[in-house]
Amino acid sequence: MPVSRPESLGARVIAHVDMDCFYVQVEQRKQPHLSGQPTAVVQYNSWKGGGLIAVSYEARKYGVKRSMRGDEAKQVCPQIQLVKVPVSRGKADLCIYRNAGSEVVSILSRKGRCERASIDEVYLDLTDASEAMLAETPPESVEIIDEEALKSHILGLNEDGSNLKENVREWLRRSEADHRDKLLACGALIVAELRMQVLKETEFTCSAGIAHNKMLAKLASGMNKPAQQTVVPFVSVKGLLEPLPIKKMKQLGGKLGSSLQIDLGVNTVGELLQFSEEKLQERYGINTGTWLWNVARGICGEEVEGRLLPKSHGSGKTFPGPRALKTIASVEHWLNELCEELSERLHSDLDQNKRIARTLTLHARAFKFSDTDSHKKFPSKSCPLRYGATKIQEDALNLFQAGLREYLGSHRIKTQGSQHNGWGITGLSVSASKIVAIPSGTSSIMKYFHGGDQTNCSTKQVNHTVITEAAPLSPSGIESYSGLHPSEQYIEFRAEEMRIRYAMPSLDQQGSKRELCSREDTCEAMQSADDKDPNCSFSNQAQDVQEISALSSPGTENCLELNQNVPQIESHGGNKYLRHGMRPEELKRKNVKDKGSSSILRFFQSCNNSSSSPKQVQVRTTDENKAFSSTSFQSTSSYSELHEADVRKENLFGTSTLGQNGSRRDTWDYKIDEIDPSVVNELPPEIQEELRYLVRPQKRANIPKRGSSIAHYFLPTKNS
DNA sequence: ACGGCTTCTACG
DNA sequence: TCGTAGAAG
Repeated sequence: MPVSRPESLGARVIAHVDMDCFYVQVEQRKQPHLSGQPTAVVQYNSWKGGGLIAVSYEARKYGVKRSMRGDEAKQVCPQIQLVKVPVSRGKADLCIYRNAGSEVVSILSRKGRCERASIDEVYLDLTDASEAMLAETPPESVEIIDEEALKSHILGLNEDGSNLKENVREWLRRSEADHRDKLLACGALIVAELRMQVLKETEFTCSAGIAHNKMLAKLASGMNKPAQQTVVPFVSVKGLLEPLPIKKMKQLGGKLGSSLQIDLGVNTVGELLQFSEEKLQERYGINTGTWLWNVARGICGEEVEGRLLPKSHGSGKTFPGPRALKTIASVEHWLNELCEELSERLHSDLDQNKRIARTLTLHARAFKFSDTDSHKKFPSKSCPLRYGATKIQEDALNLFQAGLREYLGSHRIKTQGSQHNGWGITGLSVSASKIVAIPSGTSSIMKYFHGGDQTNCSTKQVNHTVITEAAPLSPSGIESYSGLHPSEQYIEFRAEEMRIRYAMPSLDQQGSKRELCSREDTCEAMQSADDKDPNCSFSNQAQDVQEISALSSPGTENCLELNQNVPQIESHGGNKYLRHGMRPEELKRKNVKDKGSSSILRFFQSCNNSSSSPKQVQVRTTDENKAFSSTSFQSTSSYSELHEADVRKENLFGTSTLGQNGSRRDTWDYKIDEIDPSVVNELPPEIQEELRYLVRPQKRANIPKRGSSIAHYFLPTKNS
């Protein structure tokens, strides 16, 4: 549930940018003849024309609504153009929309901290940019105000509906305005410019709200659509909220909002004002209560997070009613499809953003009749994520079976022959979370601290590289996906080779091939898999998953204890991990569990890759920006250049034979002994774990805790 | 027995 | 920590 955050001291300028019927625009750009036509994007055309997920404004005039069926839409608007969502592996594939969203983010993130709130929504903190504009070129000093800015809606202005543009111009340039209004005026100009830029570079229109906090900005962005912007001056807040139906507020559109209506008789935000904070806390708990009290007053201290990339990736599908999956074989089939998609996206993320996900989670929905507790939820299960489609598939199936046993519970279901006995899977999804950035070449960063080339330091450039989103540069974005399979096979291949070459006991091949459970297509098979076979006795503990699926042999567990007392500090974006509670003790525990078998290979492979695709634009999140700016670290090198330098000059393995693209495969002979242990300590825990099999056990000095400077993370590193 | 699919946040 | 629920688009 929502939770309140303290408001910051000075007035902020926050914008919320919302793409107009985004999926439709994406399709219209792809097929220009659709532009200006009543259009809707529909998914699963098979049944009743499929379900609408986006509707153009032309079509809305005819009463076409989202949540209509394609057939219904045709009835109310016979000329409507219905465009199908791409399907791959038998399910909707949203990647073209995700990629289009990235294009937009890469533009919007140019003027300030930027948070990607959804596939088509972004929050911006324009406080600094607005303050700067006010100091340098305040609107009152500017003769010609941009046309797009003049089309702004200023809440509280023009209430008689007359003299619009002149009033707006006057409001924006008002010299007697208070500081807050002037800031918002600057924000409006900046947003207008950004929106024009988005239109110019992507052909997409968007709407925006400009206000002093996220809640109000979000509210405003939806007030004048499409392709318009709305400003919420401080003095208009009360008047805006008072008559506003409670359900219009973000977070109050569901049960909480209903409870306010039903239990408290509150129908508008204004009516919420009567309730004391204590009263609300009493009813809804301390956090939600305070949050509600603040909502009523338009107070929201939530920060713009500064995150351009998603925190997780998921792939799922529902199998409604009669289509429910009734056999393990069919579940396995669909899990394989879902995992393939997930794996592709993970590899894409790794390639483009140098991030790895560490947790795999399986969700399922199931029904079960002929039972008292048939409404029981199918439990979700998670385990450490191992890269590679087949590994993910394998792990996902194991998670599913663990969940299924728990779901079916103690009660023994009688099985008749090969007939299933009354259960069905109505939804499956797999997701990858706990995504962390791979350190971008610790030692090359070191170089910058130790007399890096100062001529390279240019703020302009930093903004450009650091904030630039990894936009899929081709509009379709598909190519980058399709290119992934070879790379994946390559990695798998290398993984096998490593096992052989170093004969690592923990990476025994047999383990991966072991059949975990019967894959028979019957419920019996699932039953028998239940308690008998120790290999299949899954609990919800991650370790158990590991024991079965992570290729470990008994002796290897001890190795993991080696770094028990070693605080794990991440060099890259370290402040983020600390802030989010990844304290050393916890990391230590995690390390014991997180031992993927191939992430290290992937990591090094990705180092190589970074120099191989010059078109790639890298992303750096604001967390990382903070880290760098806190030590006034500046560089003209792009992220990938840093990488490249690292690989070329200071190759972790000392072979340094990395040539141009083609010769790369031949340079994979690591000289294990030359791995600098202190560098190892700065890798993500998961990768560290794998390195420990290769590197001699090494005592390591404690790295200072969170020092004032990020330099602390780098300085202890030996610059071999 | 469904709108389908994703992502995020808060809570215990 | 993990697993669940709610919310949104």
